[in-house]
Amino acid sequence: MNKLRTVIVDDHPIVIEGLKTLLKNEANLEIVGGFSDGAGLLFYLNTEPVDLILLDVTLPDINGMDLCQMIKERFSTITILILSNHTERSIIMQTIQNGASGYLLKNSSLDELRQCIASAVTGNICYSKEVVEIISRPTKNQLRNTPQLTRREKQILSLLAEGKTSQNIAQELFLSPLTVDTHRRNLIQKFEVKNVAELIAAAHQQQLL
Amino acid sequence: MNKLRTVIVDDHPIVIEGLKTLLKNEANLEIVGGFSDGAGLLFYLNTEPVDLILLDVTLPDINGMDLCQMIKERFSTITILILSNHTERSIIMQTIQNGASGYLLKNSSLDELRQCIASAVTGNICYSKEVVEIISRPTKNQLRNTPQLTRREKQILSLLAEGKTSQNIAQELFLSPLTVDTHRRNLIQKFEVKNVAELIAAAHQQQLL
DNA sequence: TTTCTTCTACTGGTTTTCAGGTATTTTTTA
DNA sequence: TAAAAAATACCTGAAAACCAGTAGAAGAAA
Repeated sequence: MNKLRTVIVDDHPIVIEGLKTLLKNEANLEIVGGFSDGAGLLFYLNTEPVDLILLDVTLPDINGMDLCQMIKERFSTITILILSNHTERSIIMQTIQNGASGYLLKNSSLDELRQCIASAVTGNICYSKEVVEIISRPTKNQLRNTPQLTRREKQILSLLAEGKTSQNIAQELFLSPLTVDTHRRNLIQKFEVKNVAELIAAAHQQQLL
Repeated sequence: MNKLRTVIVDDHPIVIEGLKTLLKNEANLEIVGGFSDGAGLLFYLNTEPVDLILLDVTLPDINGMDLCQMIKERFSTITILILSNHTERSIIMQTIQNGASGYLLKNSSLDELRQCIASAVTGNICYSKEVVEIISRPTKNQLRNTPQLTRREKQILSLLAEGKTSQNIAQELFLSPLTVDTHRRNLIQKFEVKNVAELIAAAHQQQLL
């Protein structure tokens, strides 16, 4: 197997240099480029073949998550590993959903990086230890009292999320609109929110929708 | 290292038996139990030590995702692998967020199962090939025209998600309430939804919140 | 410089929600 | 089986959202 043609994208040139040095002696990969913004990378990809991209989330011109998606759309064979300092779960999840094959924090060991690269190029998704912890750790949202909903309430909640009015829902469920209204108000109370808009947002955060 | 004390939870007894047979000859694990519902499992866990759970999502008495979370809360050292037929990304993600160390489809090969078990017990998160594809594949949501929002619209969208009224928002942004109203209506039009409730749901699905 | 987009603001009317209750019936569950 | 929880239904009035338009000003892009 040929060496993996690898490019590094990071807004800090120092990080690029550091990674280059660290990975210089790897037998199975070759650093063919380093870029400090998304535009430079995209321009390069149009002419040169690349196997692996080590990508930072924070870039001056484009969001790394969006960039990830763009690359995957146009060059679906390229493996992307995110190398970032962001420890928010939502960001990690989003990069994965956008096609990244893994996520490492910048303080990961070279060993972890090696392992993740190896795993990623064979089609797996790989996280560094710390990232696994972040993913598995229950969110504050989940820790804080998730209201206990009754069956009817859940039902009405999801219908509300579909943009239905109390009257719509009442018709659908063969209820009085006034009843639906009561349920709606109970939901708003239980979630301690001000209106249905916030209710939907809260429900979504607690993965009830 | 001792053998991994493993239990299987699935609402189909046949699946339990099948897995038992398949894993019977594994050197590094021992099937110590099989349950067809959550209650049985929880009862067992209270008295017997367990290292690994192969867990189905569909159970008669409790949702596998919730069960996963419960187990992790009480017995944080137990490794949970989800073995399911559900191919929806949201379900996969949610099990992972609830502490599962991996997700396999039931038609995965024994080899994949072995690999995932090995990987999971060392603290990684592991998906079977097909699952990796599901996760990486862009959702229809993302494929279908995600409306292009202006800066103001994004701003107002997120304030709406906080349950704020047009007047609140107007005050906060030093605008006329009527202006905010216009933006709100444009948002509703752009997303092709009926009201703010559905707007928030749609925005959430497209990860704009 | 002209065109396009975005942001701003308005009118006027209709529908729906929200907040404060109360109260009966059905279903669970202890 | 009794008590608790859930589901049902109603009232009133104020507040907010929603609908369907129009239109000027600022900024960016062509």
